[in-house]
Amino acid sequence: MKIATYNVNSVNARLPRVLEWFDAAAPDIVVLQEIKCIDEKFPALEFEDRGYNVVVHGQKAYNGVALLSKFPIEDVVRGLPGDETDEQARYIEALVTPDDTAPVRICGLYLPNGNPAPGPKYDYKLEWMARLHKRAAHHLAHEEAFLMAGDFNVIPQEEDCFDPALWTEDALFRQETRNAFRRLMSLGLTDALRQITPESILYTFWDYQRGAWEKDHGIRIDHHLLSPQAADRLKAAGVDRKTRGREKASDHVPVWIELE
DNA sequence: ATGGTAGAAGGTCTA
Repeated sequence: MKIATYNVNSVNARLPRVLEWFDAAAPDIVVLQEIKCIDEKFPALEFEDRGYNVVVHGQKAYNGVALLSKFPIEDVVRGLPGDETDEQARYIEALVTPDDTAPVRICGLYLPNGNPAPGPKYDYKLEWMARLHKRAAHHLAHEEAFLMAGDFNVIPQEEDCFDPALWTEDALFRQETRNAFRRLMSLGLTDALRQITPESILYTFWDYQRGAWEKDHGIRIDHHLLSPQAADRLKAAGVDRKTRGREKASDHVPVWIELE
């Protein structure tokens, strides 16, 4: 079973690129971020035609997430629990039951960027991470296979960016951010890509500006964090780097895992 | 110090 996360940076602007990747990669389950549209404008038919069930948590102009699955979807949660006043569409969760293996709970997320830091946007990021921590602890207590996948907007370690010195004050890398991420991992989650390729430098995002792609000035901020029950089933993980070089590419590339 | 790019929007804001 292949599960992927892909920040598409507008699903409608990116639709040909996204469908091309779906057809080539043939994922079973995908979480999308930054769809940048309301539910009604999500191109669900194009995915349903390819055999996917579609659930969307959209928003006008900004953010927006979706979950696509070849297998049945139940228990859908839209929005990260814990703050009824949070109106940003950054989280979608559901239980997916494959034909021939045990169910997996999929949490698709678009964690706030948080810049400029410090400031109110950074406070929101840390508050969101605290809520995500609670959600992870909640699911871990049930000892089920689950995973959190998405654009975390967190560079976990120095080797996950081309020049750590340039990022020390950035909301994606500053110490308080990395500490919160490390606390989340310490609950017992496994960074799937790091587990499979411990020595590799694998970026998932390259800025549109300053020729970042051409210079390979990337960062690794899109992750799959697995519960112990999911980590036991981890067979492979990778980054579809080549998609970044296409015309009209997203600034992120797909990151995928395979579970047995 | 600035601006460089991209998308949704048709204001600037977000990244």
